Amino acid sequence: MSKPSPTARERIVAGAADMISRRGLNATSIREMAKHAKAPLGSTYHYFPDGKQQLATEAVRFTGAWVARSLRKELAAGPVAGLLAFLDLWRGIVVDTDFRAGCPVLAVSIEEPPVDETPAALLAAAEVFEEWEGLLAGSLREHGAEPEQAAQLATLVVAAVEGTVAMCRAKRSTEPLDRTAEQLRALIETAIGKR
Amino acid sequence: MSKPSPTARERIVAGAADMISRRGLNATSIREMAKHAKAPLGSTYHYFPDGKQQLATEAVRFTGAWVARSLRKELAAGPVAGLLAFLDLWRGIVVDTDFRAGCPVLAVSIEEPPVDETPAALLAAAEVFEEWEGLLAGSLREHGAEPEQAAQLATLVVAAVEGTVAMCRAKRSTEPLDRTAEQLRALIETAIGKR
DNA sequence: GCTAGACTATGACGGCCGTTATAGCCAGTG
DNA sequence: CACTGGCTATAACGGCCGTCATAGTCTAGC
Repeated sequence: MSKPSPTARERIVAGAADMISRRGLNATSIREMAKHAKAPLGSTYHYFPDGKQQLATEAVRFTGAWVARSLRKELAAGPVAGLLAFLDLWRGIVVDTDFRAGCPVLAVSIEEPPVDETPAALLAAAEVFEEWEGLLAGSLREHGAEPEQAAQLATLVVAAVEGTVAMCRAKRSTEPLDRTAEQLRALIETAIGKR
Repeated sequence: MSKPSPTARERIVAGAADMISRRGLNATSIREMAKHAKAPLGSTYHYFPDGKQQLATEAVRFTGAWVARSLRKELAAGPVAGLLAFLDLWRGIVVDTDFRAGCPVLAVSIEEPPVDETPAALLAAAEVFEEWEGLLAGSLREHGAEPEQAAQLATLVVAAVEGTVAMCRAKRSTEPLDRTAEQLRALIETAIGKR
């Protein structure tokens, strides 16, 4: 019992992240999110008074923090270890869900915002990408990469992994992840001057 | 008048591709697709008797063929030229739509399929990715890359570009595309032994 | 025990969804 | 001219949507 059982609020956020990662934001209804978390519909508007946007925003941040935690931990062993952890994390999600789930941050990123304002969830998605890139770029710099090279490579890694996960879902195969992993691993090893 | 004015059917397919690339499949209604193409709702079910799935499938194939055409043409000048054309094509879409549209193939790829079958549109998305990868890989092999290296690199390029486009939308900036472009260009030049 | 405040239960609101059915128009062929 | 077949127009079907309102239940602190 080192971990307290999650509150209803936490269950809703985690469940929302899962459902958004499967169907996208617009296609996920608040009723389904509530049911998925075994919470009453009224509770979602109690915990998230700003409605769907707030819930989506928290789901994005929840996923962002979860991945960043894993990334931070594994990057202690170097950029290649971090990359492999990043890849394995997404590979696990894709395989465990039989190619039905992906990344909720990506899902939120590709929904058209209204003309007049930028939704909070989209801003959160941008921040999450920025955080992941920052972690990778920092580790690359620490291991000898030039700052600009590190920034470019970090962006490439995040983008490639996100895109690869989507391709794996379409093809119902992990082969794209295998190929991307090999290329990125070699690229990082070169960038940090491993020989 | 070298090009005949598009038929209503073509307008619907092209419009559907555009709308799916903005909002995702589930969030795009048939009524809106019809209105966007200035076609009556009844016509969509006349031209596409199998409904939304058929329309989505044709939209994916339409985009796939359009991109493949551009890719084939530019790859004649070598893999780097092909990469730059691929990047510029998506950059144009993202910029021209003020970061509101992306790739409809990616959008279709990240929608959860029903438990019992795989939707036609998802199969089409997998085929389109395969086609783009094949074109790139073929050009890389022709310019001296090892077959396995070519296949891996082609997958990385497609995945990275798709992911980068999504990141650009979230950040409302083309900087991710600039970074990814630089990294991929260098990578391809190395792979084909340019010096 | 009592009360305040956190949470739940329930139902309603207008609105859009995918799909189907049916009747009408209107070109082109004979 | 009639008429056929491609296309349109219109309405309807059941169903789910996001959101809000209201009344009920439960628990913690006095």
